[in-house]
Amino acid sequence: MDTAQRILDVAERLVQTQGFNGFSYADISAELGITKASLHYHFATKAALGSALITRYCAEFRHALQGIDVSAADAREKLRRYAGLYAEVLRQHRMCLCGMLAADYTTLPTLMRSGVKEFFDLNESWLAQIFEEGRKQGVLRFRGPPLDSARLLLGSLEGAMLVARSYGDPERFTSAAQRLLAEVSGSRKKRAGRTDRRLGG
Amino acid sequence: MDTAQRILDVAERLVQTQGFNGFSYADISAELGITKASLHYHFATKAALGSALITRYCAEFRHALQGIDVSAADAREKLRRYAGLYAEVLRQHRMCLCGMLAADYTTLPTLMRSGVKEFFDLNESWLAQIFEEGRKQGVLRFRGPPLDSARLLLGSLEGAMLVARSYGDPERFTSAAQRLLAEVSGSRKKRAGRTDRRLGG
DNA sequence: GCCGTTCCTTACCAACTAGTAGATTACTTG
DNA sequence: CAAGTAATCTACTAGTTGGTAAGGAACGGC
Repeated sequence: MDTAQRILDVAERLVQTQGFNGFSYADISAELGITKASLHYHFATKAALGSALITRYCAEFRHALQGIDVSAADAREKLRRYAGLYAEVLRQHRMCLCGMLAADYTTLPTLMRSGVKEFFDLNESWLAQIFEEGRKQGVLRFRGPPLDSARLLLGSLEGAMLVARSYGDPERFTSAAQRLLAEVSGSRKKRAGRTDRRLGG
Repeated sequence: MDTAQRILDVAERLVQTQGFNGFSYADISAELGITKASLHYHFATKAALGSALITRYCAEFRHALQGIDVSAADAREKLRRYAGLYAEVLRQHRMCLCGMLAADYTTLPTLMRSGVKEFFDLNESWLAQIFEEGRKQGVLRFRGPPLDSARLLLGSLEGAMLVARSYGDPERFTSAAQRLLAEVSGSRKKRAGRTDRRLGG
């Protein structure tokens, strides 16, 4: 049931693995065993499907961030959990939906373009808030405005994902993410066995 | 003259701006004013064209890295110049060729896949060498193996590019790159007016 | 029993995709 | 000048792309 959601599920995976120009309605049609025309009933155009994909992804992410907000102990833990969200996506051999769409950006319809930026804005402002909170509480130490750190972290995680996925090696991501979190949050303590530490997701 | 090179020039820009699945032989044909059949004379398949693109890009990058090696004063300056290479690409509203292909990775023919990894390997090993050199000379301070820092920097620069390009805002990249270089190279001095500092490219 | 809605179907379409066959031009070299 | 070769052309192919038109089940409510 709920064909629309199943279409979105398949389309989401296809975008995250092959990019917006790397799949067709025929691919979804074949996988779900329904006709292309039926897809067009639920999502009139590929642009509409793409926009719906972004909207849903943003909502899910917003929800996940709220979950972290209420359950994580402090700012440092929140950042760790945030990186964990990315690690989880990568574990499914996927790229972040909007990171992928950022690559396809110039070929996207306008509505999708603003959707991608909305996702980044959402992430940046949430991260900036965490950085500010962490600085106030004295658990994070970093230079410059919180928004700068937020942007650095967002971009770096997206990039680490992108490269790690090419090697099919999630450890490449987690290793970079841990180091990044340490650098960007000003932790100066040395610790042994850093490859064993989990990001928690 | 030299049609093959002109084809590569146009194709390179198209891949860097629209991705490997975001352009067709017809696009190149229209732009150069030659027929599609003529393109196939020079590059029999799109896969062959893509592979040639990567080979040339790797060679150019290798050359640029050698240029940095012989002309930059110390390891810190080399890293700054390295980030400058990326800034220059972004200034042309392009994504790194192989960063873009990393997004399209699962849809690429095998030869292109290994080409992309070769590019990353090339960058990682060069960077690792610089980190090692900088640590020996006492100009860089960082935790863990040089290769880890190399991978972190490479991934982070690719990601910063990816996001900055969506906003059409190169300053987003340079700002992140500067901060990243400071973090990853262990510079602890505070400095005013950091947004004015150039990356030099 | 009929009406409207929801969902899906068959059967199309024009435009575009990468790629091919074969003729033609133009340049070079013996 | 003849022969080869390099580079281009016209004309075409089979398959795919996103998208449409028209209709038919299945469902509920009245």
